[in-house]
Amino acid sequence: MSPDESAVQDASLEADVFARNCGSRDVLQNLTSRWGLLALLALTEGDYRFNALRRRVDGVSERMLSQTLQTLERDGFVTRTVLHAIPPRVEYSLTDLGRAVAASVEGLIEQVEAAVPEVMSARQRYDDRSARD
Amino acid sequence: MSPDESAVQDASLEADVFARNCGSRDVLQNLTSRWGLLALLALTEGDYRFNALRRRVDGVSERMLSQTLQTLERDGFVTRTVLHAIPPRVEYSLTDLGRAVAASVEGLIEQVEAAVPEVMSARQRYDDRSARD
DNA sequence: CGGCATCCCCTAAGATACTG
DNA sequence: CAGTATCTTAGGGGATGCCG
Repeated sequence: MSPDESAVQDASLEADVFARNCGSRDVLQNLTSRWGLLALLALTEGDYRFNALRRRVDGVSERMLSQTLQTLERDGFVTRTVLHAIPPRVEYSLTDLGRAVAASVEGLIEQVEAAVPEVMSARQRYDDRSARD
Repeated sequence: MSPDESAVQDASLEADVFARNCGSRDVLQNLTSRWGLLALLALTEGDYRFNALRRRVDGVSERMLSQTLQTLERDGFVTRTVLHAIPPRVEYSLTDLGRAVAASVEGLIEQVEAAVPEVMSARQRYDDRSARD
């Protein structure tokens, strides 16, 4: 990479997600998009073929899964391997970078799942209070 | 909480984000929304007043910050404290639940920030390869 | 200062149909 | 099987203006 390209940001600053123009914002958005998180999490369980992944990530449409995987591949989190055969077979797997990030994602999601009951009761309290006003 | 309410999901299953109708999906979406992540992260640094938070989260509009904070409050991640004074003063802070989740978020974001250069070069490779076809 | 209400635009995302 | 192409709609999100 040429020095010119990396000069887009001040070299003295590490990537700062709070800054409007920091590239980390896009990366984070792609990653934490509705289906991005789930696709990444699913792939921590092992490689998946397109339709198997589609079944695993319940509710995702063909179009959105395709698009999500393309983005994840472009950002270097996922590898797409085409096996030329009939019927065609395409395998998706995590890159090393993907695995690293997926570990964090997994932790976050587990915590959120555990917190669901608490969140639900918090919502109820909030809505009850709002209804009184 | 009454047993009836928790029966919405099969009691033998823990919250499963892969299931289409699992409540964890909403919670996760609110949390990982564009501004939700950043607001939560900012509040790990300490309490913030509305406009201070708005300055910290560079680029967020009044409307979206307000909306985001309401959702976070409703879900029990954030506490909103109104101090009746002139000028009015409203403080936002994390709940215990919020602090716990924010820790995971922080880890994820740090990892993403560190990965930005690698992602950028991955994108370049991907785009170059696409351009050749 | 800390919002909510309104208007409006754009893209995220679903449904459907078709291709290699 | 593994996708693209096309169409359509819901809602995310910005700009502006008003209020306690």
